Amino acid sequence: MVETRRQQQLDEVASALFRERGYAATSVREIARALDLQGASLYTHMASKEDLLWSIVWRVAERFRTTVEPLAEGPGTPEARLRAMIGAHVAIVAGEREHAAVFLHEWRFLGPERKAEMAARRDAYEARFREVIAAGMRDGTFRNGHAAITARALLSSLNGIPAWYRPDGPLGPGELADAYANLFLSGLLADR
Amino acid sequence: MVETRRQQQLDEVASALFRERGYAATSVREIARALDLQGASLYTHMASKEDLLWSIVWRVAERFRTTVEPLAEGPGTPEARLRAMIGAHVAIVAGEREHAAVFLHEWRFLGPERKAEMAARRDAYEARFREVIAAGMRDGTFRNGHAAITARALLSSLNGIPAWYRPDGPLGPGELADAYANLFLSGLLADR
DNA sequence: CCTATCCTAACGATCGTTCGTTCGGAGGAA
DNA sequence: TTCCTCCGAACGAACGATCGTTAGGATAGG
Repeated sequence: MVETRRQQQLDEVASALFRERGYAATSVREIARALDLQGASLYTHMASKEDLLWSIVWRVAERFRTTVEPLAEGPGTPEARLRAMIGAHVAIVAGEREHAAVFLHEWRFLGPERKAEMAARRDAYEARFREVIAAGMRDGTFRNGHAAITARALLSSLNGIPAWYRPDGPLGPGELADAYANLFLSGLLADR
Repeated sequence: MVETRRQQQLDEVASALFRERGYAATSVREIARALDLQGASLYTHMASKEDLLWSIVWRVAERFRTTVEPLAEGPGTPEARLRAMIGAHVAIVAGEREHAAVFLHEWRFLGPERKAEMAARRDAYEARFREVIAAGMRDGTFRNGHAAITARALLSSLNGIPAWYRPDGPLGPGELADAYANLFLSGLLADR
């Protein structure tokens, strides 16, 4: 299943529109007009509007799964692994803001089966973070606390990045990841 | 402008539907059916679908503005003020999950003027957090860092709460707020 | 009787999608 | 080279469904 040039353009344009107007509020004809096409012509390149959303969501989901999840079971201390996971996660949400934002907010408009699949994946992804955090609490590296809440707090935080990050701003993705890792690991309070 | 019983029911039912399906994907007739009414009958109680969204969004926005923002300029150290703001913010997002979720995610479907108004409000709200954080960095309480990013990280974190928090779970809003405050202030790492 | 509430019917617009067709270029046969 | 065929890409028109909303009439409680 090769991806033609037109299909790439379609994914790109659709991502931009889905992100800024939302999937449900974006019509097929709007997407077509952004490509200087008629609405009906899109169906040469896609099977349905939902399939178009799916192709975007799926690709980002795969990226998270293949680049972030393995780090949870890699070598190193829980602290090092968590830092690595934060770095990889930030690289995606900051590096592909558009697609990531669609993945994060529009997957709930998928049909029931696909939606359930993504929900399960999200739970599994969250569990990876929770496990590393729990491991750190167990071995004394991390302060004891609620690993589940901490994981959700961290991920919510990171997933907010596409909403405001600008690649031409003062911070690159690497520095951004460090800022988040330091914040969550060391906290805001200065040493006494 | 008194609010009749029916209008309260309407707000309630619409909030639930807007939250779970999204504003754009929820039809007037669906809202009506949840109230055992015909679609057209809703227009006895509301002026338009957007006005219905607006009434929900506006109420929550006012709640944030009147209960959280004043704490930024209250007495006490930056640390104490930030803790108070987190507590008040969590009280809303955990105590009124449904309305808060609509406020947080659906305001972008408002018309241009109202949308711009809410965007400005959100920026002002965020600025309150940023100011308190910056004050703490200035007086040495907080580690030096990016106050803007920290504020956004904190707020993204707190605003994720409606997505998973269950009022019948093990944690009350107060304990939840403490967990978040401790996490952001002290960090995950145990003292050495 | 009045007023609030809800109804049925219908409006024009727009939705996602299908249809039959046209156009232009690629590729093989002569 | 010339002809013929085929195919992907795009078109305009139209489908049935649904959208938000309006109009006008029925019903019922004070």
